[in-house]
Amino acid sequence: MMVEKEDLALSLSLNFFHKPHPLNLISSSDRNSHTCRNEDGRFLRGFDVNRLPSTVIEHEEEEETGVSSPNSTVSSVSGKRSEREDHDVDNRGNISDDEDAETARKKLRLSKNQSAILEETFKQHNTLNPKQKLALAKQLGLRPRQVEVWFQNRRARTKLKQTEVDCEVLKRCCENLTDENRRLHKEVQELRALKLSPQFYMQMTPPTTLTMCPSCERVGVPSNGVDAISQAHPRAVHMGPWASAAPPAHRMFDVFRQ
DNA sequence: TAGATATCTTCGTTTACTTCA
DNA sequence: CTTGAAGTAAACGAAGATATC
Repeated sequence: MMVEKEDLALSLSLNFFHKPHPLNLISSSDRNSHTCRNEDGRFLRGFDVNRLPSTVIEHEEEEETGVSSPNSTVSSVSGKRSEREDHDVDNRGNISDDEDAETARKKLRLSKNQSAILEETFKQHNTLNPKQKLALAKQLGLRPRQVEVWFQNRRARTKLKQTEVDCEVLKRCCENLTDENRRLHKEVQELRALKLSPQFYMQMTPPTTLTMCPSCERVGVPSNGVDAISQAHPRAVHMGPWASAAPPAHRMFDVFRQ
């Protein structure tokens, strides 16, 4: 659904100039203008990672002309980082000749091609180092900040999706355990009913020797003569074959109480 | 070594935009 | 055709972690 929508993303030629936000006169982007990290995470001086490379001037919108949204000729306005580095530069890296006085935040819609490339890159690595970010931004004709934000949102979407999957798995697991618990509970009731039938009881030979620990009320089945409960609990007492092997019902369902 | 600075990330939220009834 | 609700994606801001100077 989301992917389909992304595939339908329209090509836009948006302007990215704007006025500085009054509340963000000193922005994090100002820091970006002075330093950035190299691949090793070390800082490089005198390079603005959010300043679109001057080489990103050529247009590439021809691929999607004709599908632009009627609302697409808007400008990106707000944002700490973008307030400076985006000045007079649109999302294709073109110098804008239109000084928009609007202060409202406007959003662009990434083109189909841009989304596809971003997705492809995300498949390879879901985080980008500064060098990769710059290269990708240059390739797409976007600001590095846009690429960065896209990856942040993409990681968030991935995580959300994974959470939903995990939730579904746990839900199914819970349902299975509930069914199993119900089945065992029923089996215990049937066994207890048999215990109350003396004739049947006397004819039966114990299928096994059960050991119950008085402290934890667990029943263990011995193997090779020594069962685990006897070892762990010296006070464990041997029970008759029809002793209650299952914990009390109220305990059995404790697991599922929330 | 401690503090300042810069950048990254995640998380939660806001907002522009799209879709659909 | 218009409109409003709901959904989605781009963008923002805060906070924490980390690295460098």
